[in-house]
Amino acid sequence: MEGGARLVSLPRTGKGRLIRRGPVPLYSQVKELLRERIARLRGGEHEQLPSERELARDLNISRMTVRQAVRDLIAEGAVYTAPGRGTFLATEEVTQQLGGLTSFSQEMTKRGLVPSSRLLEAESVTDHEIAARLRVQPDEPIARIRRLRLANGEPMALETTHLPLTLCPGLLSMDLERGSLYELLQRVFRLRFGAASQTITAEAARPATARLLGLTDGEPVLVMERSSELDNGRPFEYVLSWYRADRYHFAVRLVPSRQA
Amino acid sequence: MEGGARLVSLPRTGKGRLIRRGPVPLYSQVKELLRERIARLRGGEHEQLPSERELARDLNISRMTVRQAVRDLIAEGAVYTAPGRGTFLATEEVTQQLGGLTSFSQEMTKRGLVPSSRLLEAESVTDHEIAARLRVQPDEPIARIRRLRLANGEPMALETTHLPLTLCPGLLSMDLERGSLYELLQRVFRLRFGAASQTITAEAARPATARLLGLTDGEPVLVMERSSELDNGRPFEYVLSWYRADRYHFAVRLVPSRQA
DNA sequence: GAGTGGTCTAGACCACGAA
DNA sequence: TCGTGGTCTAGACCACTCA
Repeated sequence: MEGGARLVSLPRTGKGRLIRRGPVPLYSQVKELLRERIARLRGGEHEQLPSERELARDLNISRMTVRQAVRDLIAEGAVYTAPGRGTFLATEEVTQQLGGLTSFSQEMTKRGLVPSSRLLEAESVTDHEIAARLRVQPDEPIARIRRLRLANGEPMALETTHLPLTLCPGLLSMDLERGSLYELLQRVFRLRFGAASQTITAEAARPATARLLGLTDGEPVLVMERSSELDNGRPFEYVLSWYRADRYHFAVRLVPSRQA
Repeated sequence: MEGGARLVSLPRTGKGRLIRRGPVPLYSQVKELLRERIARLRGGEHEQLPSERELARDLNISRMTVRQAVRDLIAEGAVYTAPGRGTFLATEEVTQQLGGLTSFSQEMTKRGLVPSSRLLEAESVTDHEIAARLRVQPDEPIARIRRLRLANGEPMALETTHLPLTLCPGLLSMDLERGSLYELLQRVFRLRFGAASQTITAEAARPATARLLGLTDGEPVLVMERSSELDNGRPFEYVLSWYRADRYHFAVRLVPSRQA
């Protein structure tokens, strides 16, 4: 299958080094590889991926394996297919699938975008209204973290997160610009997430918000409010976010309530 | 492939009558068949589906085809798999809040508001893009219903609904201003609703929309797009709505993903 | 050891789009 | 006509579970 005197035939496709029989399935490696391509192609002339047959040939794998990768990327909203024409990058508008606690970082990465943050504020405050939402004492210290969230360096959202400091002592002095806050909470502070409630509405961007997001005053922004619980039902975060509506969509899948 | 003197070999599996080379893909028919099984199994002792190999054998199709059906059902949250054990019905309480298909009328009534509608248009049209979304032939007649939705006489939303007319013949000459369209579809046309996918974003109100909603040009409106299916998975409506963001917001409760 | 889902192969035919 | 994605086949090996 591989060895032998083949004319070099090296990475026609960027990085042809798939690992067979490893712990990571081939289709999963192909997905990763396609995400890199997507990131490179983004904004360029041809926002089209190589055909499935071409990928299969170049990577020396079966077309069905390539298809499994492509199917997943379609489901994640990263690409779309047009029968008879090919596979193309999805519009840059990000659609967040609501149906689990999705981290901004994960969401962007899935789309082939590079997430980053600009930390605007990280302080300990007391606020009895927020305290009530987090179900802690009114004078208990609360971490307030304001971040501008970017994708490929472009502003996507402005986010204010509130957490009871007792759940994550020392958080405010950690690096909050790199990586995912959720990842920190899970890994360092061993928090296990449960359910969350979100509401979504829209409003006209106020001057300060508009400036940060790169909009002009009054342009529509999506406003998301989220209250999240740990798996034991205790509230752990209250988040208020403003998303650029021209770059962000929310998606929900409604399962029918079942009755006989 | 089918004709000829084969020993009958009929429906071992309840309804084994898969149609080959028809317009409906085999895996799609298998999904439908599995949904029926799921409905029957629900609440019973063994909430487990037959193994993929067993289904493939009984239905006389390839296991990969069965798998495509199962994969889809996993993605839709209807079942889950446990390697080495089998395929099982998903827990019932995964049902997203915002329960089932929320009818505008029901929603308003729940909040103590009096819902009403002003019918703007009710016509039979053909539109191949909408037809594709509804998975009907491009030239099949489609009902297009545009309504202004009011609560206590105040404009709340502008709604354009598309339905395949074959599912609801005569609908366009019925009273669409009073009562709920969903109620009509269920009661008169005996449609049973299934899952739906919604996306939500925001945009600046265009002049015509703004006038109808009582806004000034450019004020933010929530844009909701919904595709709904019957309980057999067939699409039955495609709706595009514009909501006054100052009077409406969407709420979602996120249930943590289940495992083991 | 038998059965299960997860992955993978190397083909095939179809409908469709573009040239 | 040729290339594309969409579907389908009839196998295969793996890691895992359960008896």
